[in-house]
Amino acid sequence: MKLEIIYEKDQVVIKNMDSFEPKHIFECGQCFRWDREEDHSYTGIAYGRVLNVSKRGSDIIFKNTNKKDFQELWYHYFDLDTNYNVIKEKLSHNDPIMKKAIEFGAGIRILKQQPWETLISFIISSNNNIPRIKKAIELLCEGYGEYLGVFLGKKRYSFPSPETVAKRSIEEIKACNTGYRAPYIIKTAESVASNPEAFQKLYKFNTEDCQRQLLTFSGVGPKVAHCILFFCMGKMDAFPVDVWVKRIMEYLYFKEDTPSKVIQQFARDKYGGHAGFAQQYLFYYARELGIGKN
DNA sequence: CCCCAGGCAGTTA
DNA sequence: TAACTGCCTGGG
Repeated sequence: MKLEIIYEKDQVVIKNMDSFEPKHIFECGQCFRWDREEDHSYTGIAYGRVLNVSKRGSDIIFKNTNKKDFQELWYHYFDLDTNYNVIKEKLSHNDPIMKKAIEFGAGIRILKQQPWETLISFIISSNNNIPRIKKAIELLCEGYGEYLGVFLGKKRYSFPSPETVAKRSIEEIKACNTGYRAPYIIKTAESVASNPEAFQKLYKFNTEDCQRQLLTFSGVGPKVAHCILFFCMGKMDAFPVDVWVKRIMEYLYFKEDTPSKVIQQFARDKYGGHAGFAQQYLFYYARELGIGKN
C-alpha cells in the first residue's frame, strides 16, 4: 500500500487515505492547538508552522504548506508510516468491546507532538477540562510565543520556548488562566531550560526509565507522565488512566469500581506495545457515547 | 449556591 | 505508602 501524495502550489493532497479522520484525530483529546473552522476543516499550529487539514471523500488536503515541510515535518507528525489496520486487528482480536470502540474512532491517528509543548500542555490539563486547557495554552502562546502571521483572519503564535517561560513571573503565567499550576509550569520550564540536551534525549530511554524522569518535573504525576510518554516520546505501550478511561473500563470490562493501578496492569497485559492506541480508542468511544458521565 | 473537571503536591497516620 | 485535602476557575 503506497500512499499517493500530490504536491501542489501551497498545498499537499493525499489520495485514498485510510484511517485518517480529522474529527477523530483532533478531537480525541491528544492535542489542544487544533480548532475546527466553519467549513469543518481544522487549523492548527505545531513546530512553529500553521497548517489547515480537511477531508474530501477519501482525499486529505493539507493547506498552507509545501513539499519540503510536508516531507520533513508533517509526514512524520501525522504518523503516516504507521499502518493502523495492523494495530486495529491486533487490538480487536478476541475483543468485541475494543472492536466496537475502534469502529467509532476508526480515523484516529496519534500525532507525533513536540515534547516541550506536550509536557507543559499536560501539566495544564490536570484537574481541568478541554476548553479551559485550550484557552490557557492559547494565552501562553499569544503572550509569549513567536508571532507567525495571519492565517484565516487570525493572528497565529508558536508555543513559547522553555527559556521564555522560565523567565516569567508566577503572576504572568497565572494571568494565562493556568491557576495553581503556574508555579509548576515555571519550575518545569527552569528545569528544561537548564539542561535542554538532557530533555531532548529523554525519548531514548525505555518506557519505565523515561517515566521515572518525567515524574521529577513539577506538576507531572502518573497520568500526565503517561500522556507525555505516549504523545511525544514514542512510547506506544504507555496507558494513561484518567477518570474517563477508568470509568469506561469499569463499565465495559470490570463491571465494578476498580483501582487505576489494576486497570493499568490489565491494559499492559492485554494490549502490550499497543496499549496507548487502545486507550485512545476507548477514550474517544467513552466521550462520544457519554459513557461514564454518571 | 454548590459541585466538579482528562490530578498533583504536600501533609498526615 | 496509603489516605486525605486544598487548589485556579468557570460552566452546569
